[in-house]
Amino acid sequence: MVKRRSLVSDYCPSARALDAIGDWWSMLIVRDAFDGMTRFSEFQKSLGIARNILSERLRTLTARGILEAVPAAAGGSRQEYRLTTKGRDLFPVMVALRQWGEQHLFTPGEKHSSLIERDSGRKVTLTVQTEDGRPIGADEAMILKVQETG
Amino acid sequence: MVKRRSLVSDYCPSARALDAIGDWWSMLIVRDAFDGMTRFSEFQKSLGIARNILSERLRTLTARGILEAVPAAAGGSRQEYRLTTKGRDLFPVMVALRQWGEQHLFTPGEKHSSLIERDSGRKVTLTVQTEDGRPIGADEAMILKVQETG
DNA sequence: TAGATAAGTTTCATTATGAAACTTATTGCG
DNA sequence: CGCAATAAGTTTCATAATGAAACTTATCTA
Repeated sequence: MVKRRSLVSDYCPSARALDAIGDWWSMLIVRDAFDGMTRFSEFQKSLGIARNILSERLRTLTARGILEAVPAAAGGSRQEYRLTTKGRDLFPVMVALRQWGEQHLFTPGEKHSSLIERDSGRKVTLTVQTEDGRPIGADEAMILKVQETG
Repeated sequence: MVKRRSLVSDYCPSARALDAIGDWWSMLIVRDAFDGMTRFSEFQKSLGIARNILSERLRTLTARGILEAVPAAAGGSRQEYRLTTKGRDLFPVMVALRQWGEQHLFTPGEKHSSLIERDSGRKVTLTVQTEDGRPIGADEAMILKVQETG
């Protein structure tokens, strides 16, 4: 397959993000981590992923600072995998994926999990807006530019 | 490899979303589509993707209703690939990925592209909030539940 | 009309993936 | 404690996905 091209040097933040996350499985691992899972076997059972692949993905996610491995018990060799701050900052990505999935991938009336605020029970949504807080129609009003970090 | 497990029947909208998008390349194709690209060769040059893979991905994205193929010229056989409404609804996902990338994958001062509102030039951001519009700390306040469509 | 692009498809070598078996650590529990 | 059951990986091997390049047609363009 000749080593997949890396996009770490791409000027586009989305491309780098996709590259950093790595793949399909990794994002599902992150989802489960948001769901409170920390152990190898939990991820394995939840995802049905092959052990060798899970092992490799956990290693990569850890190397990239999205997860961190902490010893499960003092002195023990078993690990718990926890989201780092960088990993937790993927939350909006998860919410965005979820929202799109709810909109387009379920038939009316079909059951699905929901994301709610713990205290109020209110549904969590996600809004694209300008810096000054004005919600913005995703479609029309944007363009992309290359520029200095701003 | 024994057919990758499909998640179309998963109760979790994020899992279905990841499954529907398919992979890394597909999301980059969608990104380029947001950037105005429509032609096979444009995607190919922009992404450096192998032609056979691009061909397959465009077919899949089209089959899943994220892109639609429209004849480039009346009577001609060349296609233009355009985002459908379903595809354009992936915008928040793109913005979320971009925002995370900007936050965590660039060194200070490093150049990157930015997403701005066309009219005002203001940066576009993305907020996680409850239905009533109250911004919410991504980390603390959420849980997941399975329930009837609501 | 000829040459140059565009848009794919085919072929073939290589890599990634998945399943299952195999290893060591850890944990429970009597 | 001691032994069976789990947990957490690693190894091996067959198979599927990927990438590069060559090969086809269709479509532009000068």
